[in-house]
Amino acid sequence: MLRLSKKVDYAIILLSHLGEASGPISAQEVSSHYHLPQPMIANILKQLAASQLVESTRGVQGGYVLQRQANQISLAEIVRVIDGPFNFVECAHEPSECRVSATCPTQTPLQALHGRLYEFMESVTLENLIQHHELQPV
Amino acid sequence: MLRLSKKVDYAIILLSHLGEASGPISAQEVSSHYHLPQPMIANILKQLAASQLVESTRGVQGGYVLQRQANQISLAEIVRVIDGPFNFVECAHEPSECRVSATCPTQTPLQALHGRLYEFMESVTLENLIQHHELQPV
DNA sequence: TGAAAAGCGTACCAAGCCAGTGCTATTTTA
DNA sequence: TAAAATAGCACTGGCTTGGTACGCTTTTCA
Repeated sequence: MLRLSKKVDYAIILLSHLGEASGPISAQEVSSHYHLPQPMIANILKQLAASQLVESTRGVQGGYVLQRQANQISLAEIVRVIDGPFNFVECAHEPSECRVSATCPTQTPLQALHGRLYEFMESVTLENLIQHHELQPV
Repeated sequence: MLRLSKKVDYAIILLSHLGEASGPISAQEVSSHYHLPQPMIANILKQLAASQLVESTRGVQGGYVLQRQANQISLAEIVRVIDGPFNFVECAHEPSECRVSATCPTQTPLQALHGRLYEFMESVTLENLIQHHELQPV
C-alpha cells in the first residue's frame, strides 16, 4: 500500500526512455524493449499526450517525444496526470468528505504533512530520475 | 491515489486520542466521540494491540492505552502495522516481482526516492501529529 | 454468582479500483 | 493504397478496501 500505481511506474519508465532518445519513439518500440504489454503502454502514452507531457506524431515513423525538457517535468505532475490529483490524506482537498473533520485532532498536521510530501514530489524531476542524481533535500 | 488508507487515518486519530488521554479508553468511547463505526474501530485497536503499539485491559473499565510515548511512535510504524510494509515502488522490496527490473532505467533513483520517503515517515512521530508541531525538515 | 462491559479471534462480504484488453477510426508516409 | 502509427472509446476480471458478524474470554461489581 501507499505505492505508486503500476501505470505511474510505467509512465516514469516511458518518459525516461523518451528523455534519452533523440527522435520519436513508438509505443511498439517501448513495449518490446521493456517487454511490457503493448496496449497498456499505448494507453499511457495517449494519456501523456493528452496532458501535454509528450508530443505525438502520427503515421509511419511517428511516435512520441517529450514536450518539455526532463528537468521541467516533476514527479508530482506525472502522478497527477496518470492517477489524478494527489491526496495523501482525504482532507487535503475535500475536507467536506471527511466524516470527522469537525472533531479530527490531526487534521492540521496531516495537511501539513501532505504539503511536505507534495513539495517533495514537485522537487523531484524526470531529469533526477534519468540521471541517477542524488535527490536534493526537501 | 497515493493516499493513506482509511484504516491508517483512523489509526492515527485513535492513537492521537489515546496519547492525550490519561486512563484506558474503550473502543466504544472513541467510536461515539468521533462518530465512527464501532466494529471498525474495535478491529483497528485489536491490530494496534497485537502489534504492541497499545496495551489493552479487558473487562469493565478496561480499554487501551499507548504502550510507548507519543514521540516514540513513528508514522511509518503506524502505516506498517495497519497496511503492511510500505512499498512506494514495487522494486523497493521485491525486485524479483518487477517485470522490467533487468532493464529498468529508473530502478536506482526510484529506490532512492523510496528511501527518502521512508525516512521522512520515520521522522514524523505521533507527538508531531498531536501537538501541531512544525514538521522538521527531512 | 451472574450480568454487563470490555477485549480477542477469525471469518466474511460488497463495492470500487486497477491492470489490462479490444475495437474501430484517423493520419501519415512510402 | 497498404502499412505503420496514434486517437478515442468501452469493457472486464480480479484484487483491495472498508466495513460487518459472531461467538469467545476476561474482569468488575452489585
